[in-house]
Amino acid sequence: MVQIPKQPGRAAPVRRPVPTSADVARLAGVSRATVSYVLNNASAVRISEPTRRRVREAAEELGYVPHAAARSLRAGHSRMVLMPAPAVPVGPLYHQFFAELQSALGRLDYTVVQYGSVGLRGDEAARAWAELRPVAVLVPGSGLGPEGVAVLKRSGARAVLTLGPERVDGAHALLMDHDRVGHCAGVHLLAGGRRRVGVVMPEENGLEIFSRPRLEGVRRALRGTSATVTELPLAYEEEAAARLAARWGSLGLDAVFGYNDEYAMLLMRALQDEGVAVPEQTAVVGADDLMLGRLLRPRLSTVHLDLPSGRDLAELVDRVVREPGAEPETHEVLGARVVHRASS
Amino acid sequence: MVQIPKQPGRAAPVRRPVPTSADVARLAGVSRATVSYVLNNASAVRISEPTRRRVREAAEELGYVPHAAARSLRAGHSRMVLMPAPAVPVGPLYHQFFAELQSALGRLDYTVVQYGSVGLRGDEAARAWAELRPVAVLVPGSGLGPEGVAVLKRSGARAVLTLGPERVDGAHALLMDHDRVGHCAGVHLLAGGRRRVGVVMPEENGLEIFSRPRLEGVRRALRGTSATVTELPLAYEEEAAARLAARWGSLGLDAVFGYNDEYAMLLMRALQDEGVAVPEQTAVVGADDLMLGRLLRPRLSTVHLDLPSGRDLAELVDRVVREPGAEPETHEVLGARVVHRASS
DNA sequence: TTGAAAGCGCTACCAA
DNA sequence: TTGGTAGCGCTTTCAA
Repeated sequence: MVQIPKQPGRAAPVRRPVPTSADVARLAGVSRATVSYVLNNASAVRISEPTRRRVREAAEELGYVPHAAARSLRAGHSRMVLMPAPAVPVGPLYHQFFAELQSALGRLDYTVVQYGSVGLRGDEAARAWAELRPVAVLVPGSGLGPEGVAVLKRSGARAVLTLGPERVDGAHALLMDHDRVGHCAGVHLLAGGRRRVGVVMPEENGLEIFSRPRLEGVRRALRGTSATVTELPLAYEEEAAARLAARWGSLGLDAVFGYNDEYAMLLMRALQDEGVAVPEQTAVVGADDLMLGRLLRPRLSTVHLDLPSGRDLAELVDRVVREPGAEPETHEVLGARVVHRASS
Repeated sequence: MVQIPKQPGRAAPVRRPVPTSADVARLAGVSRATVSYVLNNASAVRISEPTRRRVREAAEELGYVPHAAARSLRAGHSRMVLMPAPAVPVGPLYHQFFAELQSALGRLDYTVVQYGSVGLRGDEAARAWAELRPVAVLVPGSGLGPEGVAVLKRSGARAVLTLGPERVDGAHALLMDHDRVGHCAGVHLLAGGRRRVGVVMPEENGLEIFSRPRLEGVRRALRGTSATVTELPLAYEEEAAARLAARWGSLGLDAVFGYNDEYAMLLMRALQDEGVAVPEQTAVVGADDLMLGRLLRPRLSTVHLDLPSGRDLAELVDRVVREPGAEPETHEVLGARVVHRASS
């Protein structure tokens, strides 16, 4: 890590007070009300053009910027959509989704704020979010309980949506059931004649939210057949993959679902280095359909995920905000389909 | 994309007003002042234990959550550190850095908020940020001008730091000069006897901020030698890479710096598919030192980046907040070193 | 040990 | 067309 040297600061400088609308009014020689009218383009009142100009110039000169907190305190509500930043490092897929969502909400005149609630957990976090009095809260992952939902609603949030593996009482749910992902992979491997399927379980923290349901999906796909499922704990490191590959023969597996493309590639490479033929001896399937899966040889088969469109989700948020108290809806929003390439 | 069906909502429900500290006071049979004392553990006044309990119970029963905006309006300042979300999709490197920074700031009792300012640009964005009256603003990338810095400071921000390729007047700068990255790669290739160096320039939007300085770094490394630099525009798609590889012979290059590991891998794969031997005919070097660079064969040589530690940066922010007006400091915080593997 | 009240910056109502 | 002013929820003197 690069060091940032610590050094004592200089003497304190002049701190000019932050200009308020009263300052603008004073400078323009009008009342604060007039300032408010002009700067908000109030349509209910008519202000003469010269006055408008004077106010605008005064504001400009002082570098006046309205105080959002005061405004929303007065208004009794805000247009803030709060989105706790996901604790788990997310991939490019989620990134694109989020960017889209944000710009769509922006067009609907909401302000999207990502709140980093490290350390806090569960309903403690919900309290922290509630203090900001957001009009809507969009919670990715799990971790929000019914208690948390209640806290948020009581503090004025008109829409509480979860975006994750399970429903939460009282909140609208965008259900992303990763069971489907594993199920896809399982069905695919089964159809390919595989019978002894390994499933990679990342050892990295926080990934169980996704890995457990994916595992369950594979189980579900193989249920009622003679095929078996073996859990394969794996850290995201070359050495760990090499160790796993070294005992591959003793595991007797003919297929593996790699949790996602990255773990799948890591393992596939280790298997190849160990002399295991892919896909002949062992089929490998990833998930997420990343570009890099196409760069290895054999090309990695994968489960392609469809996230909801940010636009649709933004509209849903807007609808719920305008119609709060409507029965919470549940939408299945995770599409999954196999992209068959050469590794399976 | 998965469709979210549009449907009309139900009738509006009862909307209970959000409980305030006055409600708590009423229920507990005390004054609002007492409520404030109790809930903030004010040390200056002594409140009897029975009263404390009554207040706590009342707050609990009502589900009272304090109103952050009102509080900071009254206090005249906040503990909010605002960080505009980077417009460009960022990698796992930045993610880890950000998580660390956030948790370090959290420990110093700051609230980190990521603000998505899509659409807005430059000083328009700065105004939007200023409305939130953050105590500190941490701006990644470029896009903030001296005007923007002034707006933020005038509206009470005690620390404005930029985190990017260039200094901005009035702001503290964590300089991440990507020139170094290219320079590293250039020196390395030169030392390996390469003389005709291609540099991948991603065609994706927003990446010029990084790609131009990296290119310049390569140029700088080769200056004064007989070696030449060739720009290679490339979209992040297999077909584009294949097209580039197809005309590789006519380019007459014996080395390529791939902008980062992902582009480098994309191109390396295309070159191999085209029958170009790596590293014999063409050396390939990436940057970022991603895990996946170790999975291809030959293993990808890369430039490893050192971002500043989140802890150090958090301390810097805290120091500047407490000592505003100190002369803006500039720190070089991007470390870069070559990791020599098999592709060069 | 507790309460009354001022005031942070802003907007919207009502009066002039 | 403009100004006066109440009040959003909170903390913090000052007085009781």
